[in-house]
Amino acid sequence: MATIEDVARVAGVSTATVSYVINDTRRVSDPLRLRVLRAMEETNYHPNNVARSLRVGQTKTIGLIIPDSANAFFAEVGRGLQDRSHSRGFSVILCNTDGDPSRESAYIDLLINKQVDGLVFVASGDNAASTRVASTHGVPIVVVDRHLAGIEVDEVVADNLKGAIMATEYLLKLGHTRIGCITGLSDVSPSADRAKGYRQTMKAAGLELDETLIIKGDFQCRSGGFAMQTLLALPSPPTAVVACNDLMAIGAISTACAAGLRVPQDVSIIGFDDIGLAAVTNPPLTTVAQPKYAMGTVAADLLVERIRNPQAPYRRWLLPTELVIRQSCATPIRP
Amino acid sequence: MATIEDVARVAGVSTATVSYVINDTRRVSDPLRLRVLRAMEETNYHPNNVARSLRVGQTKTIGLIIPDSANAFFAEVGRGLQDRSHSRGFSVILCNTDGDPSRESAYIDLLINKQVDGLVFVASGDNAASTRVASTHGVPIVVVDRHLAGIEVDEVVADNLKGAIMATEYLLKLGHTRIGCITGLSDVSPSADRAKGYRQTMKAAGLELDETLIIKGDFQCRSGGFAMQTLLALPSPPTAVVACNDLMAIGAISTACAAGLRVPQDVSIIGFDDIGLAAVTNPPLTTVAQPKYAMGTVAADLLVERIRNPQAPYRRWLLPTELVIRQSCATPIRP
DNA sequence: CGGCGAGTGTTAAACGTTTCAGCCCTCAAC
DNA sequence: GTTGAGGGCTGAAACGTTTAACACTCGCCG
Repeated sequence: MATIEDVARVAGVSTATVSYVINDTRRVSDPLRLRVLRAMEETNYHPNNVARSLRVGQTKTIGLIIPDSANAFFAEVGRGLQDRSHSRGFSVILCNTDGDPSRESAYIDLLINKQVDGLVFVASGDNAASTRVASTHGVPIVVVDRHLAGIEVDEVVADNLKGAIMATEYLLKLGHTRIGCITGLSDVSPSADRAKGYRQTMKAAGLELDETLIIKGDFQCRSGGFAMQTLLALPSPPTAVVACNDLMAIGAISTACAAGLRVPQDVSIIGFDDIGLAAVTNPPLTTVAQPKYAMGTVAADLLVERIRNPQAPYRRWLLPTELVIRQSCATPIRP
Repeated sequence: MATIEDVARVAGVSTATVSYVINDTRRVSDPLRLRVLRAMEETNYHPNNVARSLRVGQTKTIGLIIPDSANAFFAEVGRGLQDRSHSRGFSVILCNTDGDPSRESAYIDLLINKQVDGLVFVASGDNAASTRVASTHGVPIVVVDRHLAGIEVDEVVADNLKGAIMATEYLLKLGHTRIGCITGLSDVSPSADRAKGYRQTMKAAGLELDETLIIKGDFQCRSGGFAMQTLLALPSPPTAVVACNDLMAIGAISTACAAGLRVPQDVSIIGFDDIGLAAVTNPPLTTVAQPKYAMGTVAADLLVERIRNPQAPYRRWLLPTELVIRQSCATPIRP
């Protein structure tokens, strides 16, 4: 590969001049600039960004650490992040952790060694996550989707509490009173917030909280099915259930149908996330949408702002959630 | 950030020695090695990989260029690629093109400037794609999912032809004779191969090919719905349809249900890909599975082999597809 | 006792950029 | 004719590593 020196030789100038025309960082007279450009063509010159990075101390690269890029939710966030990062001049290195804390810190180390300019991190929920975030030795980091306690950092999260409240209120308004809830693992904040929203709304409606109606899932499709089985086996099963994410909602619908129930006639099910396929499940899923793509773009913006200005005050973005009504919820037949 | 020089100073040795213990690339006596390790601790040393890369001419990074990382299929491929690459010591930079040729070449240039050691590329189907692949100036590249004509390169593709044959034969075996097909854009090879498999099998079964039963889609969910509308509006609609991917199959099911038909009783629909949610649609989707994750891991393997040995003969991996029978296909009521 | 090889350490060049400091012009002003 | 200013270009240091080449110390053998 041709180097800047080859270009300089061909053009009959110094490497400094070549650099100046490449980066447009100082006036160069027109005849010379032309000769340089021609020489670049001729030698098929591609600037070596790693040499550049070494010199200027910036790689124009950020790291994305997420549990699973194949998960519809994270995939969408990642897409938003990549798009916006690119338009801001940054590339992104993708790292999957499956929520494993040891892989999280391994990737953090790796990325720091690679001299990324910043990190966006969807942390697993364990209580040491905060300390991992703090271990970046000054590399800017923004935390997405999950709130981490006890640490000052840029954050972008969806308004999960409000979302769960909207979902529950919607079911109440339809006339349901016996409403179940399939939660996620309690140590990640979105999951906890959604469960909280459900509880809070039920209480506010003057309904006593039946703990047997609250089943713990793990955000995977399958667990929604199991939870639904448990709920249906109850002496007095719920007429509606709020699932804390779409995958579990879909699993729940699947199980309900297999049990011979009709959704929404016999049981209403509402999800959370609004993943792409929620619109085309059968029945189409009523759910509360998270601004997944926007979470990615906002994270990118937040991160490059911080890279530009490391001492700016920390910011926390709370993005709105939205109820999207489709066909998986209806008025109960026997209220 | 501490440099190797800081470590050397603290340990009272030369930077060479520090480098040797870090990389374990030459014997160093135990007492010295210990002093060095201690000094690394003390200074909280993180090796600077961009300096290293500049020196050794390797970044241990590969680029992934795909249409859309949020698409379930590509997301899974990407996941496989990232996992395997990481275990082979490589990081991956993610680039989304939405199938836009100009973005494809822009990303290729960017990644080359970043000195990636290799590229994996899911090309858009346009006929200049091959020349883009050839424009990497010697950077190893492996092409995934889509066959590119007129160019020698490592490839990993699924056996789409065989898959489509299996799908069509399955419907024939169930007793269908009037079978429709929703294809994708014809200029990408998987799409073309699937349509070919369908045609070929119908002909082999001695059925005349009714071109009105073949509708062109675009692999998006919505287009499956439109195609289904067209098919249902036919004077003599098909009793079964093979959709060339799952998204279109799901769209088709959705439309069929909306039209009051029951799947599979009134119309059978088979998909292609076996994306994650195919198992939990209503009804669960019968489809032919592609080894998506494996395509990613194989691509990673192929690429690092080529990086190791640039003059090895080119290889083409044809990964098997597999019929997975669920509940969206059945024997026709009126054959 | 001279010399040789093995073992362990250091010196310094090289990787390809960017950018500071300085040099050489030219030209205007006096 | 001298001076000063400023425009345009170059030389070379620096970024943080790796690694070839060399230096020193032993122990051993002829």
